[in-house]
Amino acid sequence: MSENLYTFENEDYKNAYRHTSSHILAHAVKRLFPDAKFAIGPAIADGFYYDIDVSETITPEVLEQIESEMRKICKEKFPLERFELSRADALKWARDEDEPYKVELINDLPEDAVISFYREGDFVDLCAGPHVDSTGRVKANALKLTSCTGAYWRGDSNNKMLQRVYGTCFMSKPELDEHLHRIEEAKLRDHRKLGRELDLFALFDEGPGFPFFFPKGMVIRNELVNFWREEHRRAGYVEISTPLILNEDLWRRSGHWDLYKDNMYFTDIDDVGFAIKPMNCPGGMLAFKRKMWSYRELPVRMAELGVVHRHELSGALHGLMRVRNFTQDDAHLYMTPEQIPDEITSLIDLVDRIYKVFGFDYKVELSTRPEKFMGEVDRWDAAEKLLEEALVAKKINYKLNPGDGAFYGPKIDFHLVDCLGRTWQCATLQLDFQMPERFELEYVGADGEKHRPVMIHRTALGSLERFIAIITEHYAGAFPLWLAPVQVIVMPITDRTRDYAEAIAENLSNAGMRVETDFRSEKIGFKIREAQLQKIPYMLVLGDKEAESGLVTVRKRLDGDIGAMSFEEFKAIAENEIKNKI
RNA sequence: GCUUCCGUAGCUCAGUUGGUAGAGCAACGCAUUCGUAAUGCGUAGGUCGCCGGUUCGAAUCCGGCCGGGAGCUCCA
Repeated sequence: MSENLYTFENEDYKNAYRHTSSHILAHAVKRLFPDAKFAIGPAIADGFYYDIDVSETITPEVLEQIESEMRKICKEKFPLERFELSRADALKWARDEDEPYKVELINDLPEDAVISFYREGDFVDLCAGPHVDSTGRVKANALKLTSCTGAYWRGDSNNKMLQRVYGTCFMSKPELDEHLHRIEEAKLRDHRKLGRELDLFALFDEGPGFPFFFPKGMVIRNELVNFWREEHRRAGYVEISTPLILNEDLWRRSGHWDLYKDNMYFTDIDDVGFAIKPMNCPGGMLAFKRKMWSYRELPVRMAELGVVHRHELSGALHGLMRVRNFTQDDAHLYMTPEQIPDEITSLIDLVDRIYKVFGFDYKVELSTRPEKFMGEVDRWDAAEKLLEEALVAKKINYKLNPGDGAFYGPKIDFHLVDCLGRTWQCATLQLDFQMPERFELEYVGADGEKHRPVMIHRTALGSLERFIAIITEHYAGAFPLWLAPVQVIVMPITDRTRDYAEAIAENLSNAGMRVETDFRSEKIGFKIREAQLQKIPYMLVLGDKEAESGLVTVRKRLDGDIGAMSFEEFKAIAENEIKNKI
C-alpha cells in the first residue's frame, strides 16, 4: 500500500477524517445542548457539516464554544467503535434517544440494509461509516467551524428548517491556514467587488435583482455580443427580436401560465392582461409561425438576445449571477426528427468552441422529466434517450439529474465555476416536442404533406449577466485585450510631452483601439499605479526620450516595462492579440 | 420565501457603559513637471438604510419595514 494511505491525498481517508469531525461536532453540541436532535452530517468538498434541531440559536459566539468543546473531544482520544443493530433495535435506540430524524432515516433504509452505528465515548450515532480509528486522529488546531445557516430537513422547503453548522478541518494547522487564505484570496476576485472597483456594473437598492451596466461594463458586454454574433453567423443562425410584453393568452397557450406563473410579472394594457416575458420561446414560436416553411429550409436556427424578467425569490439573488432581469443569448432551432442528432452534436461543439476562447473548464449535466411536466411520458423518454446518446457519442462525462428538466423537455446543461467553487448553469440545450404541438408549428415535407417540426431551445453563454460575472472572476478583472474596457492608456511624463502623447492616442483611437490618456500633473509612478489597479492591459509611458526618437515605451499589465518600440510595432502586437483573443 | 448575520461620507472602516459623528482613499482647489505601483498642503462631503417606540437625550436600546452577505429552497 502507498505511504499516502493516511493523508488527504487518499480521498477515502479525507472523507473518513472529515466525517469523523462531523461526529465530533455533534458530540460537542450534545454535550453543550443535551436537547439537540441530529439529522445528517456528511463530509463535503471542503469540510463537513451537521444539520441540527436545537432550540438554542447558534450564533458565532456559540460556534466558538462548540469549536472549543470539539477540541477537547479530539484530545480525549475516544476510539470510534462500530456496531450493528437489527432494524427493531435500531429504531428502539432512536426512540429511546429521542432522535426523530434518525427514526425517519432508519425507516427509509432498504429492507436488507446493514444498520450500523459508531460510538465515541458516550456519544453514539447512526452511521454507515467509515471513520478514522480515534477522535485523537483529528488535529484539534487544524479544525474550524466556519458558519451556521438554516437548512430544510431533507432539502424540502415544506419541512422544518434546521440549523446547519459548517466546518472544515485538515491534517495540520498550516494546511488549514492555507485553505482559509485561499478563500480570502478568492473573495478579492468576487465579481461584485470588481464590478464596483472597475466601474463595470452594480446593483442598487432601488432595483433588487435589476442590474445596471456602466460604460466600461457595456464595452465588455458589446464585445461579447460581437463575438457571439460572429460565431452564430458562422454556425448558420439568423437573428430575431421579439417583444418584452405580450398578451396573457399567449402565456396560457404556452403553458407558462400553469407552470411558471409564480415567477412572472404582469401588467394591464387598456384593461387587457399582458405578461412580461420570463422566456423567449412563445415569442419565438410566433416568429416561426409567420409563414409556411419547406423541409428544404430546415433546420431553421433563430437566435435572439432576449431580455427576460423573472421574479426570483429575494434570497436567491446573487450579484450578476442570479438576477431578475437578464439577457439570454437564446436560440430556437426547428428541425425534422431525423435532424435532431446532428443538431445536438453541433450545438455541443458550438458551446465547446465558445468556452475554449475563455479557457473554461465546464461540467455537463443531463436533466430529465420533472414532476411538473407537459406532454406524454414516452415522448419524454425518447427525447431523454436522444440527449444521452449524443453525450455518449461525444464521450462527454456528465452527471445525471433526474427530475431536473424544464417543464417542456429534458436538457443538457453546461456549468461554469465561480471564484468560490460554486457552479452556475450557463449553456443549456433543451429538446422540446411540446411547444411545436401547442403552437401547431408546421412545415411541408417532401411528400407535400404538413409535418410537425421538433424544436430545441438553447443558450450558449447562458445569460450575458451571469457570463460577464463568471468571466470577471475568471480573469480577476484583468480582461484580455479584446474585452478590456480600456485597452491602452497613454501617459506623458511631463507637460512637455503632452502633444506627443495626444498624437499617439489619436493614432491608436483611429486604429480602432480603446484608448485613454492621463494628463494629470502626477508623477509617472502614481499614474502607473492607478492604471495597474484598473488592470489596463497596455500603458504607454511617453517622456522626452520617446518624443525625440518617435518611439513608444510599452508597459504590460503583467510583464511590466517591455521597452521602447515604434508605434507600428506596438499596434501590430495589439492587433494580433485582439484578433486571436489572447 | 426560510434561517442567521449585517446596513455610519462615493469606497474601506473607527465610534468605549445612550450625551445629536471621525480616519484613510476617492472628489475638488493650489503648489509641484517628476522615468515605471501612492508628491505636499488645503477645501468640501453624512437626517448614521427607512418608519415608529423607550428616554430629558438614540448611530448606540426595542419593534416593523427596505436592502445586502452566507446558506437552504428554486433557477440562466
